[in-house]
Amino acid sequence: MTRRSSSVTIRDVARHAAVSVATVSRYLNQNAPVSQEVSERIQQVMLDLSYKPLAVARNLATRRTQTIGLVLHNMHTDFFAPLLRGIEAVVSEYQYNLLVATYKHTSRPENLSPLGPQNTDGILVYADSFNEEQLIDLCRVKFPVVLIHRTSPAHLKIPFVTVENRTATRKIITHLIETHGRRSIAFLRGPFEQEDSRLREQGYRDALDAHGLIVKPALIIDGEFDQFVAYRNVKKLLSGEGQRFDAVFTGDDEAAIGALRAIQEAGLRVPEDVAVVGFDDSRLSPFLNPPLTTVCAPTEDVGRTAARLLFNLLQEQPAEMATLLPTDIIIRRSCGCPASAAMN
Amino acid sequence: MTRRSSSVTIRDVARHAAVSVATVSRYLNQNAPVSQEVSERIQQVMLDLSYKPLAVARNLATRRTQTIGLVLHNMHTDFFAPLLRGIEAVVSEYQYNLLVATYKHTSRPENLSPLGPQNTDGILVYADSFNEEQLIDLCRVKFPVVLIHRTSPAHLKIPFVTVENRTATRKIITHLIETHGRRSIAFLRGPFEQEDSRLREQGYRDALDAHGLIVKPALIIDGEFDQFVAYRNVKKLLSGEGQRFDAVFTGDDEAAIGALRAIQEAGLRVPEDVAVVGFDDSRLSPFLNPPLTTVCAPTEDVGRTAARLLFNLLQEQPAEMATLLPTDIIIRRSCGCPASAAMN
DNA sequence: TTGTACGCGTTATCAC
DNA sequence: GTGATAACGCGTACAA
Repeated sequence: MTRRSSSVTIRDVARHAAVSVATVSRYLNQNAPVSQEVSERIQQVMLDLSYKPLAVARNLATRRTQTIGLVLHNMHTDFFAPLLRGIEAVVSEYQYNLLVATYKHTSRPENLSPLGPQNTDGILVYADSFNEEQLIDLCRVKFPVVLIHRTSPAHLKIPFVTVENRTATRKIITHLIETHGRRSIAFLRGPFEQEDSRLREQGYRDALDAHGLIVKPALIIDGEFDQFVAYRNVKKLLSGEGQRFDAVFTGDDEAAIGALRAIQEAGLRVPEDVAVVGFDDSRLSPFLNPPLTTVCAPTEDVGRTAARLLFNLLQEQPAEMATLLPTDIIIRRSCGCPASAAMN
Repeated sequence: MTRRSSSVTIRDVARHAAVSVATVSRYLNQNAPVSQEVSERIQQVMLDLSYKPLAVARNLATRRTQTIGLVLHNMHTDFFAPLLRGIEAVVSEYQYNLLVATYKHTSRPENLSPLGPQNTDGILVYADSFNEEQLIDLCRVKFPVVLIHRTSPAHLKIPFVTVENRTATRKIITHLIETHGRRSIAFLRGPFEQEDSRLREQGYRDALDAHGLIVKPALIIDGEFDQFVAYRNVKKLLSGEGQRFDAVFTGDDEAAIGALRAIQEAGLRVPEDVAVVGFDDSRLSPFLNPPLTTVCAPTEDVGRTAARLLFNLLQEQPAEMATLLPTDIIIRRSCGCPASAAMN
């Protein structure tokens, strides 16, 4: 390995400043006193040589990367934009780096995670990107992890931050029932692997139960948090026999796009014939036609909170185990309420 | 530095497999023949010890990080979502890591970039996140860079990928003039630092000139690619005297949101009284009211292309200097055309 | 096909 | 306050 790097190293700085490498290092890291005189000399030399410490070398020496990771299972939805924005804000505040990767666990072990102890000091794991086994592995080596939009497996005690799904869903369905007198409410289920989906389904069932309405399996169909899947399945439901419904809870706002279209293409009016409500309050929802009544999830705040928690972990400070961010119902037109002042 | 790490290293593997570190390394990197027998022994030991190579150590040894960076000047717009999606797709294809950071150059030098040779093998620089001086520095050390949504300073010869701005703008303005007979077209200028803004302004001027229309400075106002700025300034323009206009090109789709609102709140109809056209074809534009006629910019493709170029650079393969992705006009309602089949 | 020995740029320990 | 130097974990000439 004779190819000496052309870049200027701490040794060069030390030589030119007529001090030892150790002193330069101390000056750099401010972790031990260095005389005023020497400091100035070093600073000057660093400028002259335009010396830049090589991150990877310090990383090896310190065994820290100054980087945190974010694992997403995909980037297809608009959901991750505010999430990322929140995370990035905190990360840059801490002068850290942010590594972003998509990953979906599979049964095959050779499909190994791009993010982990090899290249980060800690990671943020979104929903079901990692399975329990992977989380166990990380816990075993005491690697800092914060879960986003999922709770921790009970025995692992991994801090997590997610939003209030069940109660909010119960409330918005209750609104449909009590305020608008809807009694046949369809539900577009999200991906079963995602906890959000399951909790929203529970909230849906809660509300129906509480009002003595029967949960009809035929009215629970797959929406997959996806515009096109929702479109197809709502269309199918509409063309079926005896599956009358006067409202639909779309699971999330993406699916609402497809549901609205299917309903309107069938010649039905929203909200008069069929009311529609979603979940997330995505950027699009106020612009849908009619504007979508939905549950506002504070996604950017979720990102910020999760990132802060992770930094607490990194600094071995206490970190809240469970963070459940509150969600609000945003009333617009699609539920049947009159056009409100609360546009956008 | 006596604190021996508890983690298992390549040396442990070598010892247990009764071979040298070099052989283990060769097995790992598949860059030199290793006998079948030894291979199997090593593989078994690695499994037993659940050995994971430390990325940072190989990085130091190879002087490569297996990471590319993306520098954004902010994450406030929805624009970066498809961009990121495109980039991420290519990055994961190459089994690389993606570091994302926001950064806005300032005059103060202490505000140093979070991304560069210290932590990446190459970077993607969006628009004006870096100034020319910073680009010069990177070129000097021959650091691989690809520019996104801006051209290279002439003397630097940095590959870039951006979209066709000027001609597309000229076309969409021409559509307003020729098809819809508009003759007083306002323009919401984007941030001056962004090349996209300036080129779109030129396209606007081109179209007016070509039709013998006078460019009225009073009709060129700031939109800043921002919904709220656009709203305020269009409102102001509408309340002014003698600044009649029958159309507005909003610079981008974000600004269109604000412009539409300002116009409609003033009691004017879009497109009958004032036609509105934008640029980007963001996720929102088909959902605006009326659906927005705009220029479709292939943002995800921009991301993919830029990433591929960067990987070409990394592999010292030839890379196209200039990539100008084509843009298409998407006709919807807001220009005055009848509702077309081309919804969404 | 395998092993030896050193280099990568930095931090951290210890002695002074 | 400062210097000398051993780690850090891995890659890779070179020799065998």
